[in-house]
Amino acid sequence: MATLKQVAAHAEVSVQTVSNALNAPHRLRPDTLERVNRSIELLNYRPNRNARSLRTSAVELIGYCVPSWPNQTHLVMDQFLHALCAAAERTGRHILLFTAPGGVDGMPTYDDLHARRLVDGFVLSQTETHDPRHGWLKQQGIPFVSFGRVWKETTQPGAWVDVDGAAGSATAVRHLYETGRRRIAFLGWPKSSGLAEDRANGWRDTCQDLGLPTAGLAVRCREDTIEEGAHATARLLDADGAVDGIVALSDILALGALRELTRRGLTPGRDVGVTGFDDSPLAEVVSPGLTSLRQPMDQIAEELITILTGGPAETAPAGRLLQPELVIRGSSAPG
Amino acid sequence: MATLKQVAAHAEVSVQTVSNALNAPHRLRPDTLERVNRSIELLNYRPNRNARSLRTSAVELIGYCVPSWPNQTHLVMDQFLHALCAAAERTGRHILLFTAPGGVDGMPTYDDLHARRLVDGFVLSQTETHDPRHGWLKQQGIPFVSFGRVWKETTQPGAWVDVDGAAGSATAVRHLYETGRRRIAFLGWPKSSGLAEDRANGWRDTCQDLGLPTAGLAVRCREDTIEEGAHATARLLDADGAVDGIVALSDILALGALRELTRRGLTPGRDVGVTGFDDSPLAEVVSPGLTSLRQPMDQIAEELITILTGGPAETAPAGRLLQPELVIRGSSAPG
DNA sequence: GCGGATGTTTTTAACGTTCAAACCCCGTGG
DNA sequence: CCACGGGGTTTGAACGTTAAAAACATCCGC
Repeated sequence: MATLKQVAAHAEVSVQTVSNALNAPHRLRPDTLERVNRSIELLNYRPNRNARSLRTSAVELIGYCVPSWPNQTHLVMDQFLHALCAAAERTGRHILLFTAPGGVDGMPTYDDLHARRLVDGFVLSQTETHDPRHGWLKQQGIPFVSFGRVWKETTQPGAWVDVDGAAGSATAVRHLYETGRRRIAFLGWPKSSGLAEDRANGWRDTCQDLGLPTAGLAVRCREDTIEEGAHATARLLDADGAVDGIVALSDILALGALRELTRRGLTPGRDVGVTGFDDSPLAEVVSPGLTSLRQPMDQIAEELITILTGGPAETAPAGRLLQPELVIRGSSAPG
Repeated sequence: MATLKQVAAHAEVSVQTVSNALNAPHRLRPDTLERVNRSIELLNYRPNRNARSLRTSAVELIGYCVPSWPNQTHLVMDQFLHALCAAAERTGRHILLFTAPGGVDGMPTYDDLHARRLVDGFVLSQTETHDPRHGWLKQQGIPFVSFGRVWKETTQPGAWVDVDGAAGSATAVRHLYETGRRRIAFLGWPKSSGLAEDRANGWRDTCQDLGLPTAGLAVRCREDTIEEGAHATARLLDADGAVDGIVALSDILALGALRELTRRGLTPGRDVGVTGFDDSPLAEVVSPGLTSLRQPMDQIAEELITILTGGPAETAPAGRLLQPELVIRGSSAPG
């Protein structure tokens, strides 16, 4: 494994000159640069990242805590991780995975990784209602950025990127409206979840703007399962006044809606328009295809990395709210 | 940020003694050790991993290439990553994520990560039929271990861990047999996939052992979608001779089967027993619950890490075949 | 009372890189 | 003719750690 020293000897220059050839090529005379580059190529030299990190005290690694999965089905995690990795790599960085207990119990793990210089900073996700991590990291002066707002807090420590759930629901409602739906229901979760509230608000406000009814059209499911989605849909269908559109807060709930409709001999897309959230792999794989609000993963990842790695001069706004994109499939085909 | 030198000064010993206190405490006199440990604690010292890695030329990081997701829906990736992380951490290591082009085009990326000392070795997954990575890495002398065999090769370079698909199907068939099913079909993929063949063989052999028919009971789906699974099930149900059990090669196909059964007024679990593969989050979330073959993720991860990090003395067998576990749910409830 | 064995601690020298300062050379202007 | 400036290059030191060897202390048996 070639080192700077060997390259320097081969090119008959000093070690520092080779270092400059890589980090500040403009400092070299063109012919020297050329000669050094040839030696680098010839010896197949690759800088040792550990030595570099030791000297510069920057490891170019970003920590990400893998959510413990029984917690919540995170069907789009692979998309997110892929996008995050790709974005990090575009800046010469990489993602380091780790596990940690939830809440404040996990903080020593974060602290340790930073103190031992395994990572420069963190990307947080799976943000919870009173997530203690943001404040703690901020207080320790450890760099981080959050995917997701800490809901119900007026001000949240540190920078964040999030997807506009209210706007997402609004788009879904408008899409259903444009395809002729006039009684559009909302399948949600309990009010305790900030994310659920955000999406519910978008639905309610847009319905009201369009002059559509909302009374009795919001159903809260206890769990994020197909079963619950189906039950909730059944309740909607059994109630007075037909429902011809359903905005579900998750693809799983939407799947439940599709199942219940089909079971009753109704055709999703023709008789009732259904939309989901997140555009998980399921949306594509289910029949007749589930219209869903796709999170702009690449853009999210890009923003996260930019904010996290942008120098301190980067006095960016505290947060960045991105718009989901409605991917239209059979479940909302014009009736 | 405290360094060894500062701790040494505080404890009034040499730097090396502090290092020994951490790496070889048995070498210290108990009272010295006690004193040094107090200083470490007091100054909240954490060893700098970069300096250590530079000296020992071992980074304690394991590379894992995030599969590019459009490729294949990998519904259990989060489970796998979590298990892998946890297993790595038990040995003081961590997982570094990266992206790379598929096949041989990705090899420079692997090489680079290793040459720059970002990782000590790799865990490969998403193994493909003629996966070039194994041979390439072996030839370069880069440590790795594979989750998944390179199918249809008599000998595969390097060590691997895999789940016994044939045994999985066999378990599923026997379970369906024990709950009274006598015409058990198989929902698979084309023969080109080694994984598919493995699972198909287990089904066929076990049916024959039990004296059950197999002729006309194996259906190949072109894609891994719910739609395809439903179509295939429809074909089975339309053919001569009733089908009362279905072993599907994936949870997605199994979901298709459930849908088609329900559509025809049949009750999964009562009229027809259905099993899937992988125990993805869907299996739990669908109604009436999908019986599925769970990959022993924790054990897989543990074996992968053990093989990869076990010293060279570890002349372990080239491969390790683990048994999947049948998780029984409503879709195969005794009829 | 001395050679040797054993146990504990310190010294020295790296690991491969980058930063800061010094140095050299050459052209320019006074 | 010399001081000055600046591009290009080298020198020296440092980042924080560990391996190996050296030094020191203690104890034992003869």
